[in-house]
Amino acid sequence: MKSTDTRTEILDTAQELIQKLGVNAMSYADISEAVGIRKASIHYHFSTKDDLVAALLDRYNPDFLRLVDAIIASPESPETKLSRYFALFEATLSSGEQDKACLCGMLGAELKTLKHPLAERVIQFYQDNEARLVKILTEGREAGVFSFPGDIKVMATLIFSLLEGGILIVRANGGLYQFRAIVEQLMQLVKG
Amino acid sequence: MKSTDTRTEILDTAQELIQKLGVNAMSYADISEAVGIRKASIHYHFSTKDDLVAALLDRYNPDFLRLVDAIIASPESPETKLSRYFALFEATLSSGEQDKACLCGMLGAELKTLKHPLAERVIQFYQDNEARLVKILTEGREAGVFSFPGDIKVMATLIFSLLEGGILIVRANGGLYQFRAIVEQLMQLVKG
DNA sequence: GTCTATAGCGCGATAGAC
DNA sequence: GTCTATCGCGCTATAGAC
Repeated sequence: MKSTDTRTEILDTAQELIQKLGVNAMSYADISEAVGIRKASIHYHFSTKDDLVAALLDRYNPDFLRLVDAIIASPESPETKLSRYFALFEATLSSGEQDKACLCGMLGAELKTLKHPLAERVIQFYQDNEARLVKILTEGREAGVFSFPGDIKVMATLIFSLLEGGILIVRANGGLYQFRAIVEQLMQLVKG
Repeated sequence: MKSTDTRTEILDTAQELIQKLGVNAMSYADISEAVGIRKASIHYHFSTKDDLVAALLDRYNPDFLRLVDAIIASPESPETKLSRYFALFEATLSSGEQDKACLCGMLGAELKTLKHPLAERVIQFYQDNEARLVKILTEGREAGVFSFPGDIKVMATLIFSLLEGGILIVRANGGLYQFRAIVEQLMQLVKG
């Protein structure tokens, strides 16, 4: 068994730091210390910081969306699917030792400081998620298990904004416990 | 008529920059350029960056909460009060030329990079807002115009998280237009 | 109260030995 | 592929003239 390669360790560390502190507060020095490698060595794997963040998004976003697609493709009920979608965000928040936001949620807050190729990846992630939420909500409404007023697309945006945004906000107070409570409440609202 | 003093111009500029870019991306050089003053002169008014941000919060938070309290004390219906509360966030987003997040929403995302006296101000702002939302929600439920399942306190947290978090997220796509849509949807959900 | 000048540090990034 | 060494820049902050 080969141990995790350095490139992956750098990505993992960088991701955790961004989810905790944001891109602008994350530095090569931080990664260097955590991985046990010198700053210069990081540049061998990712020549610029933007390259590193791009690689991070090109790993994170497809991984996340693959999980979502697996949920959608499953034979579960719409309610269970939505619940499992919510659980992906809970898992993000509670993974590791400290509260971590979604990578793209954090980058969204800092969006105006990102160069275009990076910002576009974040924007695309939002759109991809909302499109998948529309699928789940449509299925649930047609099956009669979801009952909420208004447009499905708007509801998808509302749900996604609450999950992405809420995960950032609850870190200031109740953390995972509080997040679970609002997610449960959200489910009640969707069911009507 | 005395023109706005320098101290206030610095505060205004710094606030706008933080709402747009975040604390960690905002610099004395940015303020210097926008105000038309040299970096060193800013230090005369605010000796450290933390002092500046603290002064910002000590102005912003009471100002915002005063607006909220005026809404609560008004003779309007609970629905109108809640709608006017939502409008405070819409106003933040749409003020100025570019989308601006709530000052404390942005600082919440970057919370783990803030020193304690600053972080505590942000946390307190969240608690103060949620307490006021509880008042409005309680009044509306007792009057029979709000009808939502679950705990009022959790609902207050849900609403506040959606407003603070949503304002950060919608900037990546539909901006003010999208924010208005989800806020309107939220109102429908509260009314049941 | 604002200026010039500069200190001191941390950052991302590069060169070149091993 | 990782190292040492260093560059150049932007940052916060300070000293002292005006």
